[in-house]
Amino acid sequence: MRWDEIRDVPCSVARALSVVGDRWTLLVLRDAFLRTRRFEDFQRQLGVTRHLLADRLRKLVAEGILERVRYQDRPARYEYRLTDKGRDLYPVIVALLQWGDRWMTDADGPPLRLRHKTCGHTLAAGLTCSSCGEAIEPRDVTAELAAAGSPQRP
Amino acid sequence: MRWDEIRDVPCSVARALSVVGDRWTLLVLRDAFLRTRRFEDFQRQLGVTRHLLADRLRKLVAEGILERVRYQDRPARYEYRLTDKGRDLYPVIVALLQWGDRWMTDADGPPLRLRHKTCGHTLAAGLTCSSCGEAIEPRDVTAELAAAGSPQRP
DNA sequence: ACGTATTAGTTCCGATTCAGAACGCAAGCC
DNA sequence: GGCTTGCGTTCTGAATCGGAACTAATACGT
Repeated sequence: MRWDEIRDVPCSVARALSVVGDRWTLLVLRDAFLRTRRFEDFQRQLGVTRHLLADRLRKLVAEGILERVRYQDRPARYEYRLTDKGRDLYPVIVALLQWGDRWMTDADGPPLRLRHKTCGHTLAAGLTCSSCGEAIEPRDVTAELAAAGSPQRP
Repeated sequence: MRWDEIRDVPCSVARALSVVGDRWTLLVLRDAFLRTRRFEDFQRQLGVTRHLLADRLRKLVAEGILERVRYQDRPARYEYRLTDKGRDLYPVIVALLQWGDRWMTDADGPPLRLRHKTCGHTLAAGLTCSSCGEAIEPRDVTAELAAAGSPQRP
């Protein structure tokens, strides 16, 4: 199966990954959440080749995750801002951040802390069920088909 | 920057992606969370080439995310099971699933629902602050360096 | 007028990775 | 013996990537 076919797999995870499952794309979004907006800044901070960065930004704009906004004329210059669809990826980034903090840090510990302004604490995000408020464990979850039809997976 | 250097970037997101930021790896893990354990089953369900699947499973085992367990002798056969480190990736998969459900579904709606056994409701996971219990929004979070040293990012 | 800087890309080429299909091997079953 | 199951490996052409140089529009300094 080629990667451009993955989008048509009836699975929300696969479809999400068809857009953000690229090596660099999630790093671009990480920087976007840290308020990076401009081509040069993305390029410097990420160390990605300009070629690939241009391509990924184009695709993210085409998907409606970033929008290209003109911020000056003469010469025309554009910056890239998260859309609502893009901002909704925050839980993905935070989940990766916390997993990396826990399992991939070297002796120095996590290099950056997120602080929750609302309560002032260092952020430790948990996955909770919005119905009952309890923490979610894999073993407490069952998967079921929402509708009849061709075999489908999550 | 080559991808094998990304691991040394002082950023938990980058380090996490150095392990799971591959096109197929997160799909392998999705199936692992759905109790898939064997090579043939992964291959059939994912549609990935056997070559690549063997490579990804090897890497996930090397990273301690899956473990290779002998389940029969003569001939020796092994299956792949999530370790604690692997199970800890559940929030990443769930975050991708929910984003895909919301933004990438076609007319049929999400193909699969997760049910929270504990409360019986269809699972809608939220990102909550484990200190104050409130839902976390990007704008309520600030990033700060945990320690002095070379320039670091989340 | 001329050279330098800024910002946002594009072009080119050799190296790496990937998809698809075939092949290997160990054992069980008929 | 020949077919099947399970788990990989090997091979080849195609696609993608990394690194560096190049283009373009405009401002700015002298």
